[in-house]
Amino acid sequence: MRHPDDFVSRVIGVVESIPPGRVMTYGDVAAAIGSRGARAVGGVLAHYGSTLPWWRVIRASGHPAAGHEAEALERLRVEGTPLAPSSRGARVRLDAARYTPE
DNA sequence: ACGGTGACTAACC
DNA sequence: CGGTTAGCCACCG
Repeated sequence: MRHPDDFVSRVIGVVESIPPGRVMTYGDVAAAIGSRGARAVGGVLAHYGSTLPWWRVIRASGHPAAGHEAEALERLRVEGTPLAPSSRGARVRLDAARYTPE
């Protein structure tokens, strides 16, 4: 069990708020909860990701989570996320799909 | 308390 | 565009 406003719970809350077809970078999620720990956000997703829309959290480069590119791109494509061709298959058009929680 | 560890990032080359 | 490097941060043993 965890306290409602600890790091993990905050990250989970933000990730759950990302609408289909939109994305946030690890850094965006961290910033949204007043942190700069992009890596720490990755750590939370690595552990609790299975219960969350983890594919909507991508790297600042527009590429999906390291080690999960294939499945993430598939899911992103299904929900109509703006993608652009890239050397490594495809990457998200951050300028069009980036989401900022209010 | 401390050091190692990552689903990270910006800056350089 | 690809490889390297130094920061960054929460978590765990």
